[in-house]
Amino acid sequence: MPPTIPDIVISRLPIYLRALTRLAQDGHTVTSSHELGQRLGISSAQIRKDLSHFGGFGKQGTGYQIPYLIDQLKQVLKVNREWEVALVGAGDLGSALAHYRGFVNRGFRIACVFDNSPQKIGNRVGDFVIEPVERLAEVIREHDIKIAMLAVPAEHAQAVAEQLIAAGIHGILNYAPINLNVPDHIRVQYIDPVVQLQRMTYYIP
Amino acid sequence: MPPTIPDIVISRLPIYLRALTRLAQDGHTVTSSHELGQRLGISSAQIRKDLSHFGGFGKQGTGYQIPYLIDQLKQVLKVNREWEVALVGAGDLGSALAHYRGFVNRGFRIACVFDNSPQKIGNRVGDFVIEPVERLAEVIREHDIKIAMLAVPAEHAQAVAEQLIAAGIHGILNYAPINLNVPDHIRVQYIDPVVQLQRMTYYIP
DNA sequence: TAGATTGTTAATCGATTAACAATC
DNA sequence: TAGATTGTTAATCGATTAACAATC
Repeated sequence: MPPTIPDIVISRLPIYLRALTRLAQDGHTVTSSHELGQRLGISSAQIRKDLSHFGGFGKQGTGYQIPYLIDQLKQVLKVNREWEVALVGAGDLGSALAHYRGFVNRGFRIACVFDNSPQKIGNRVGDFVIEPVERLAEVIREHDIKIAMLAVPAEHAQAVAEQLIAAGIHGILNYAPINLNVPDHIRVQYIDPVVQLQRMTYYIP
Repeated sequence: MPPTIPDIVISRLPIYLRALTRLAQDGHTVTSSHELGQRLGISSAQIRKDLSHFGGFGKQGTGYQIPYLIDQLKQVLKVNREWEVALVGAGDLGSALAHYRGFVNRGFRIACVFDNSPQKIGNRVGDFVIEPVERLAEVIREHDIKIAMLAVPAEHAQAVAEQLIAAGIHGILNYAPINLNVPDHIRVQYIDPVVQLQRMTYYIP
């Protein structure tokens, strides 16, 4: 059995990948743990240690070939493919997500949008026709979708999460400002701008 | 000099506050570190330890009075007041943020919205008239705004961040999928849904 | 009182950093 | 070669957990 890699290491890899992609766009082809660390405010030792969990991607004396390292990180994170994502909730936030052009090229594509409002069902949002939440399980199973984004009001989030899990979802990106209770094998990530703002105010005089 | 409290402790307080507020809404008046921990998937010892940095908020045998603990946490996080927030970027995401009703009651209020597009300047979004980015420094200084949300394309984020900092902003909530380089005294928090999604795919077969 | 739960201490666990041999 | 940088080991640092006296 391969050793388990700390989650905190995994959580930094997308940050590395994002920075490397930007470096590549800016025409760089090589970088070093020192340069990358300086840009990200992370020590070079930490970057080398993190990467070393997955193999030796660099060369002594010269550093890392950026395109190669990008490929390797994408492979580790399993984003060298395109994941179909279900979006639940077609309010302001859901609509913004449906229009967002930043998912493709980074491993994700919204495949379907659900809402429970009769006024919205059947309407278009971006490239999608809004479907009723009742069809959620059917569509998710049909497309073998593994990931959902949850952009519904807090009071419905837990119930919808349970429907998603019953339909076979493995990971939920939860925009509702509420903690979800889910089985151990389900991954949940939270996006709550107020939590992030409150993490700053403590430090602001 | 009072001992510095670890940032990781501070970062959990908004989560506690959010869960306690929900408990209060559901009619609970008392809770325990055990109950709260179970809901959040955090050990009771950690919750007690975290809270103990700021004083003894509970009672042996009975636990914590929820309204009192909420008040104390709000005070610690400085959200027992209302912070005015500047929003830069009135695209899909910026508009969704401008309409979002979840800021008030949690310590924040959007006070102004900026964009650089002549097509948008002067238009309304939610309760706001979109102002030109050129007015940013003036308005921020006038209102003494300390916090900004950045919802502009990645290629403009660094430049706008620099303008915000020059105007006296202390904290930036950055929605652009790019790392910002800022002076040490500026707090930055990041919201990038793709980073969160990539943190899940590693674990999904 | 008896039962429950806090706040805190000490022990454990895990993550970060420093340092350097290997080597490009 | 000389200089630079990796990958890795050991040391340090910090966070979490276990345990329990205090006490409501």
